[in-house]
Amino acid sequence: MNKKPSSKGKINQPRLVRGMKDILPSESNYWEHIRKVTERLAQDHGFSFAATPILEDKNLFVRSIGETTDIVEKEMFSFVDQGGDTLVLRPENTASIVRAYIEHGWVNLPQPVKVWYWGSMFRRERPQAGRYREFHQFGFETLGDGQPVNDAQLIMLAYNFFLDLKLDVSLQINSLGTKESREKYKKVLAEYYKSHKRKLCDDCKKRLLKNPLRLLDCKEEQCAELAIDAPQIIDYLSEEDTHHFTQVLEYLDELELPYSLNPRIMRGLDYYSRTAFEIWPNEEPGARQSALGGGGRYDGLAELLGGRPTPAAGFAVGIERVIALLRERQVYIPGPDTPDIFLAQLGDASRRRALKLFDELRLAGFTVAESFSKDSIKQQLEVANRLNISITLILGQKEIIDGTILFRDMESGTQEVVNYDKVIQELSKRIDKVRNHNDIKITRSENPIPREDENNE
RNA sequence: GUGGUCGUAGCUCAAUGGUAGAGCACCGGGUUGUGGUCCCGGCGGUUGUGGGUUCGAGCCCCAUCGACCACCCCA
Repeated sequence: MNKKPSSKGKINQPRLVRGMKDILPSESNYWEHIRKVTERLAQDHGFSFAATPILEDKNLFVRSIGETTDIVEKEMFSFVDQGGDTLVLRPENTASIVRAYIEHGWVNLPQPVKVWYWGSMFRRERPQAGRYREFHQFGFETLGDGQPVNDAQLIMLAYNFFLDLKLDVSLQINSLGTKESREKYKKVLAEYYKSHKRKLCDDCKKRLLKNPLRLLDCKEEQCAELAIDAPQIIDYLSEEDTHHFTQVLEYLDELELPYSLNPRIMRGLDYYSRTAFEIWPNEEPGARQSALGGGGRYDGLAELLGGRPTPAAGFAVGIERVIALLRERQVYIPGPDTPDIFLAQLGDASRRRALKLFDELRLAGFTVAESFSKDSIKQQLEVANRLNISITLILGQKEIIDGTILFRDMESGTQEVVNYDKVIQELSKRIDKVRNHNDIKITRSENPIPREDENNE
């Protein structure tokens, strides 16, 4: 073989780490739009922004999410740092928010404390489309108040988020009761399945021992049939839990917000109690079904983390999954505004002047595009054309000497000589400055998306 | 973590085991100060990586990495 390692070529070119993804400028309109919609919703509903560190003590999640959950058992990026601390890249944000609540004495603020967050989460799973090892979530949490109206407000907020994005989604809701009633239910469920053990698939036989709740959403035909007649958690709720759940549903009815009662919504994190919900895309039958967001009530979490009893509820939404759905459904997403004008320059003297003029125009309130590094007028007009700009200002040697500047109408191609000192005045005449600054208009759709709710199981 | 499909230019894709190509995009030119169409040119790949078989491998075999799909679970 005459292949020899060459000094040329991309040897050991650094590449993206498995499961990681670059967010490219070409998709920035999605990210910026979703962020704006979220900020607007937060403001409208009285939620303040909070950010917690990406790095946390491993113990925070072991105690909150639960030692035997998949997330904690095998999906956390975990390492011991130089100081000997066991740290993890956060797999979710709720536990951190509750930690912050306890640590900073938010109990002394007017209750409930309502915060929202936005950031990277990490789970070391096998990557797939819509499932990355680093992914982004935003979430809303209402802490310090156990009233069902909080649950309903959060659900309304989550639902409105998708309405604002023109995404047709379905709300799946369930009540998990308290830890005690859930334990009772688990036993009854396990009994039921034990009596049908022979019909279960191999996976389910394992689930029977480890986590009977998971038996309910097995997709094997035999198991799915068994699930239909399985006892439902609703029947094992305490009177208070039932009452709470009923009230939440009443609020949703009042809002005319469609939901499906889904006894299979269990959530993968141990800290949930009472209300649990997920948001699914409404797909044609057979299409893949992965949650866009989910949440619920977690009244016991603060105590697990050493705080005093603090009822709380919240939800999180997966941004990559939302973007994937927006793409798939080809939902129109507004891009950045077209700049008001393009500023073209020719020659060194005018280039110097142009940079200064750019700044003056910006201060006068115009958005200006340029291509300062290009020399030829031809190339600059090409850029202006590509940007779909209607007026180009041309400043060349001749104009510098004459104290003028050219106004070029890009549509007609006609040009006009304007006194340099009157640039801003002339521009104001031509450009309607009563622009609405690209504000997101939150429009509630008149008719909620019709759908048949209640699954008939 | 288990099983499956697939890796060729920035993107979309070609190339009966016999010299790696096209379109798009990007950069430049079509006489020195004028865009959208058109014409011409340029940049860009040791075919994901490493081995093996062969006179000869993008193509066949093995390994490895990665993406995707189905599980598992979830955002």
